[in-house]
Amino acid sequence: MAAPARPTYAVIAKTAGVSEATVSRVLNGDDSVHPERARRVQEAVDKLGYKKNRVASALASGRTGLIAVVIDDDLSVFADPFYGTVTSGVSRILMENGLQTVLMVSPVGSLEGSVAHYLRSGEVDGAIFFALHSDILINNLKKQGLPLVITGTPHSSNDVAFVDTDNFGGGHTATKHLMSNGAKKVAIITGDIGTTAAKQRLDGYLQAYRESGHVPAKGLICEGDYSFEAGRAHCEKLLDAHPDVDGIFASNDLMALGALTALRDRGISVPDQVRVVGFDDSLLAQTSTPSLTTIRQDVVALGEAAGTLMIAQLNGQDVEPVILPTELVIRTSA
Amino acid sequence: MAAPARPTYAVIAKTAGVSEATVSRVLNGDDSVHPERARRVQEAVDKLGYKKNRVASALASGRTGLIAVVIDDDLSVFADPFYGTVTSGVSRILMENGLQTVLMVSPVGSLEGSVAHYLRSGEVDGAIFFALHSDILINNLKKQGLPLVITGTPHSSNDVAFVDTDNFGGGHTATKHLMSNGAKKVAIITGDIGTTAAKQRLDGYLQAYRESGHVPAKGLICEGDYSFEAGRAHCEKLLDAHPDVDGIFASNDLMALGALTALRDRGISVPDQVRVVGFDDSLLAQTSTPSLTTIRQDVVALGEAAGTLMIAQLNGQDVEPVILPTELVIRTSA
DNA sequence: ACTACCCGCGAAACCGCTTTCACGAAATCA
DNA sequence: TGATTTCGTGAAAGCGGTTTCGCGGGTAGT
Repeated sequence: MAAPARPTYAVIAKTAGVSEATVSRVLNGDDSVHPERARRVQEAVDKLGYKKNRVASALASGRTGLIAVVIDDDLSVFADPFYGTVTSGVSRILMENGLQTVLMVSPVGSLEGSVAHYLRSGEVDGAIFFALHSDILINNLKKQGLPLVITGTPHSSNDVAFVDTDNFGGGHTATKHLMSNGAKKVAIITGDIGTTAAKQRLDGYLQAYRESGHVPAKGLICEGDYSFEAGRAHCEKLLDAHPDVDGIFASNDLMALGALTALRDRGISVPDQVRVVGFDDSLLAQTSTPSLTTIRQDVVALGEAAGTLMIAQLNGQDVEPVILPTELVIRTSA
Repeated sequence: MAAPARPTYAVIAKTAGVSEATVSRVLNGDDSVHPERARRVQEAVDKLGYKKNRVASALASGRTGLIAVVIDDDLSVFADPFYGTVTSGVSRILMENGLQTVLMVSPVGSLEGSVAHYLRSGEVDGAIFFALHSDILINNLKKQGLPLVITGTPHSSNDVAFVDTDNFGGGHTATKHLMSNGAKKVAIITGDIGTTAAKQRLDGYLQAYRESGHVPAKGLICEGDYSFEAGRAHCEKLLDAHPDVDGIFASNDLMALGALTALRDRGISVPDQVRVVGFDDSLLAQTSTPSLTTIRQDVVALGEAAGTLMIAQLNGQDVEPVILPTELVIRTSA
């Protein structure tokens, strides 16, 4: 009924009066074919509406045209728009280069998990990792020669290509902004400290403190986990222990919102009594009350950078890590 | 250096002392092989750590093990956590069934776009569509026999499998909740009315009105577009035109938040003077001030249902549309 | 004019798995 | 017991491209 049997090289070759080898050459941009014959092939291709069968092509050439995007976590993290956004950035770049994105959301775990097997099985030409919890698989794949890109700074400093936001700079800017607005006692609520991003933001905070000539008082550094609740709970503890806190840098917007909620519940005015800065510039920051001053990271750009780095590797180019700048977005909370 | 040349059927067959055909049978669960020989094959497979080359398998069998998830829009929509979440639900189900998810975020447009070509090119075993703007490609693919699932109700009622949230029921419940709490004059801010979801939610609202024995006054039905700004702007217009509005049903949480903002700016108390209900139960609803009463839709379940429907189709089963229930989540805004 | 190269092109092997086909042996039937 | 099915199995033909290899003719070198 349907599917009028797609043409193959055989028919292209016949209608163009050349061999299949020549068809292949033309379709793969081998310029050693006589222009006239190339034209004939092209005509046949156009006339028959030929589209290469990627599967057959993949088998013969060993290149599948597929890039895996691996999110090393369970589904819940995908509720965070961050991943969706960066994935879309990756996807766009890859598509523009004729590649497809294979999405895998699963705790990667060991070297023997299904994701690991899949990546090793040659079904993808490369892999881009998000939210990587461990470097062990990375090292293993790297050794197998699979092109790899990581978003976020890897823990160990193996020479894997990666892209990341300037977390240190962001943390630094946020803290300095709070201080330059008059805050004397600035607390930080960090993200999951197991992540390099949280660590780097904290380092930026510490650096700003150092530059101010002061030292953060004991207890001003609260270890959170990026959740709304952590933001609220830590903020309350802070207010109890340090009633004179006048600045809070939360490592993401969600925790900043938690802090805002705690502050409002106590009738503390923001930004008059306490200033708050978040991180991400997510939708939450724009819509919260009061609207949130925050550090913007360009998440789409992050994805695009990852995609670009992958393309470069596939082309055999050497690649350097990419660190994207952040931007202070001043709203009303600080 | 690396890549110690993965074993092929040839070596499995030899070490097991059988033919390649038998190896294939065993590995594909053909039970017509003598148990003893099957065991020998299995042993050889285990011993050599054999993993089937899916590409070769795909070429020979015509089944790629890949399912496309197509988001018919530009990248910006992916910032909406909705898509990420539903995609992760799909992905999980597919993975459990040995299938991979190929993500394509692109305006599908015509029958000649690259997405369309890709889907027709036999590189995927099926396709799941999100946010479908037009049915034309669907009908075309359907005719070609490609298994299809749509999330959201399609415009034309061709017999394509789809999954959707009970938008009508949700709209109905939201409106009734507002009324039963004493609201007399309930407005609705709809989503992009070009989407069936927005239409259905509006229908639910109208039905609730009908049941109340009243008719929504002129101007109570505002056509929004799911954005924060639309929520705010329409709310302001409403307040100008109908100062006695005492209930607002926004077709998503983001617009509800916009409405809350407009209300706060005018010093109107929520829920005392005006009650507000949203839709989605996103993060925004939990963290807003006041927290938002809303209609929860289970987005992960939506994705899982889509995945399940796809699996069923691949197994040759007949499938029925799936409509998932919604749930009223009462917080403080209504 | 004769050998040495180079270049464009087709024949054919190959990628690794699936599936048809046919054959011999065992099982069933008359 | 002879004829007919049934069953397990291997040989081999694909699936649709890619790539190596080598051939014949044209160009260049001497």
